[in-house]
Amino acid sequence: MSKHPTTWNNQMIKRMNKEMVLNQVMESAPLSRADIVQQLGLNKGTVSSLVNELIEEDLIHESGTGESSGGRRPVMLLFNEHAGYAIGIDIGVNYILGVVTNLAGGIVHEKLKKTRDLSVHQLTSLVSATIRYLMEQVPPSKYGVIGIGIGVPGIVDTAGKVLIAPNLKWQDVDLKRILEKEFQCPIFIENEANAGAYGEKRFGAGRNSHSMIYVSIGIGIGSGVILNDELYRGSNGYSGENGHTTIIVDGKECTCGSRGCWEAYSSEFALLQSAEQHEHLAGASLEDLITLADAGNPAALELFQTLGTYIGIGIANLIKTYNPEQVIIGNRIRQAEHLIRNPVMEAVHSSSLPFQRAGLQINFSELSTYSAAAGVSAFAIEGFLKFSQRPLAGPGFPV
Amino acid sequence: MSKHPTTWNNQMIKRMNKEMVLNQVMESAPLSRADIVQQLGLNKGTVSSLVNELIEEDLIHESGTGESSGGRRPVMLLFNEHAGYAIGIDIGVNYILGVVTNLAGGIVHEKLKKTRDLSVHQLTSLVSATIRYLMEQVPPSKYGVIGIGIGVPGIVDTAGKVLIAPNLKWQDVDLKRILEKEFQCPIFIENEANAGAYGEKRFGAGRNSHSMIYVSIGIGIGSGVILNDELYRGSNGYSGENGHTTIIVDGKECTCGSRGCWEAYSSEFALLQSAEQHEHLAGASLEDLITLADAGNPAALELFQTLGTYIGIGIANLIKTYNPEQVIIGNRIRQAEHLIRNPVMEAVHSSSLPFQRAGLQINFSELSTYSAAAGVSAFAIEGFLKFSQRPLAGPGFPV
DNA sequence: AAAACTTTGTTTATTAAATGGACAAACTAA
DNA sequence: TTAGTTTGTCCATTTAATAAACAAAGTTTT
Repeated sequence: MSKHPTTWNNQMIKRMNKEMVLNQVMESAPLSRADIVQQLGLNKGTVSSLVNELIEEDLIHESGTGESSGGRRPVMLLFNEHAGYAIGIDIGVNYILGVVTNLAGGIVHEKLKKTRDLSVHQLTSLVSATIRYLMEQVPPSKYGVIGIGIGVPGIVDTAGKVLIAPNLKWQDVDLKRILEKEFQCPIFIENEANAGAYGEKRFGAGRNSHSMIYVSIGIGIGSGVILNDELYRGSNGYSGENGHTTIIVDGKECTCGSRGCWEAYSSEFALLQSAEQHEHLAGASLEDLITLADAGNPAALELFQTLGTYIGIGIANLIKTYNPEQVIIGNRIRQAEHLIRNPVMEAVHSSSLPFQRAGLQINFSELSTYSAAAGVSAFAIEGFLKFSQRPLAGPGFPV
Repeated sequence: MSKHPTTWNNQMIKRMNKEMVLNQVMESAPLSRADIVQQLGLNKGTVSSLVNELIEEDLIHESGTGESSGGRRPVMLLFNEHAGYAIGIDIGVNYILGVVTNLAGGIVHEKLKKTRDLSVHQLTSLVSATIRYLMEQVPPSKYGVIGIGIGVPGIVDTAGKVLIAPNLKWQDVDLKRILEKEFQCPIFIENEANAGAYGEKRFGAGRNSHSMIYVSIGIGIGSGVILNDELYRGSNGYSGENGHTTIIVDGKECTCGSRGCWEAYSSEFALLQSAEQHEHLAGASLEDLITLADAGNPAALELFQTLGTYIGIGIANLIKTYNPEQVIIGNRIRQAEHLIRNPVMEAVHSSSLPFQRAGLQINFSELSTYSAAAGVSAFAIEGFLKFSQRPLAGPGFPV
């Protein structure tokens, strides 16, 4: 554990430039060495040598020649997304979703298991079992499983410890340590909303945004924040406690003990609570209510209208706070997109000024149920590909 | 205007390392070359040569020997804060405050001028005149005036254009271009809350925080956000529109046209509006109300109690959103610190959970009326000292 | 007081990496 | 067929960090 800040030397330069070349290939493939020279402004010789090293490491490969633009035909380069695989696990309140992805985030295997009221021990055992199962499904490759990411519906500290996960009834569970004992590869633990945000940013609706808020609306509300292309976690990892900001002083009681929280009006829980007020809607699930509303039930339609309005008010607050390029609505509520889209948009419009929403996009999640699993997988991939964090010439790792 | 991203080479390394050495001297002076080696982890020879270059550039200087720790006595280094000077201008709603600061942010001259209902032309002329006056007061130095920063109570885009400043009745004023015509040094235009945030971060109560929210409460509310030691401006520079987040759906009407905004309950304007309800308080200014409350007037005391509570509720919302290390309350309301401190704290406590405010500090501005002026001055200084942005060996500029 | 050790700082040879230019290869256009 | 163009590699040059030797100026031990 060095206490020095990072200083700069030739090795650092090379790592950085190599990383930039690799990113360029991942983003713009197929492209030639000459294209990279033009796009990055690096010297021809430098690009040539870095590309050849990356080819040696099997991270990119040549794939025939491209079209001539009046001279020698270029050799096109592709990212080798099969050089290794990552495992992503999304621990939900009543399910575990596991995926195997290639280095481009493409899902090559998945495993869904419903759960119900499990103890910490039972649930972590099930997570382990899921990982073991998925490991067997991973195709043979140069680097094998390069990392495992876990998404948890709770607060996670920087050491990978789950401080509190109310809906799982977890407290102080050192998930990272538990899994590192069993599996010999890097483990990444993240909050579910942060994971979803990162998944959408890398592979989903947020691909083109530099700043984006992912609002995860399920039983509760959490949010993941991407600023300057990076996940912002807050000083203690507690950013995204947005669901508990006050939108009505002295308003409705919230599960957190406070009053008037956004979540108390805009979550699935809030919806079901309102449904209880109508005798013929009492006991209905989110899915039931969607079916009813689709069939034209006026009370159900009204519930979604109200829900959408409150969601929109909260989103307007987020916009005025972060001024993001994009807001993405995800998690379970996504199923009701067609019912809430309009009220959300209307509420955002009526509670913000034109300049405050200039250039803003509001979208629903593209990866649907895979946002979080794909997101944690992306963390593992990034940890592997980020040269600056990878051991220099460690066993099985490219230099 | 290069379209390439920044790649890395030896020149870049040197700039970065030199900048780190300079920062170390600024933060920890007096210190020796050996101390820098220890703190940064750079090689002795590297530090020696970089330090000597910085001495040649007059940015640091030697100052005798320090205490021996069992061997040769070290040569102590100091930052030469008199190598150049910056000018900072805070354009308020009814004043212009100008300061001359040295490179360490120390104020060496100031000029305050009250204004009243001026046209764009009159006000910009007055700003120019203030700058010309301050330029004459700048002591002789190697680099002279290295930049001018201007703080404006409105929205500023990245090109230095004031898009809208409601209280000045400004719209689309290209302040940067206007001033660049007259003054031949770098000009920095910033929003007033952003400037205040940066001022407190560099020289005031926020010196030790990596993430901090500066809440500027005057006639309205604006906020400046520091994340990872840097100012976060949002995708269009509109972050900090926080004053207009909804805290009571369908609540009191706000000047922005919307309803229930935080600002409608927590600003100086809100306070004066409430005072109008009491016949013997009507027409009182903020200063009058403070005097009355200090004299024990129960109605005035109650007004501040209510104001503080609403301020605290809004701050709790900020905390749950950004999870900062610190919140600093600044601008005119600072005068009422002794009256609102307790209600603010109580409201923050009662509307947040212990873990959400873990490690959080809430303070009032330390630089009082100078926050914004010192902040914009700091922008100018940083622009000068940041080697990566300075022209390589430009006229009068160190390499 | 002399010798041995320590800390500070400079100088020099070495090494790593980007750069610029020469060159070869492969193609187009005239 | 010839001249020009684009792509990619190779090599000499340059820059900057590093390691190690060295010098300077102190302290501690004998």
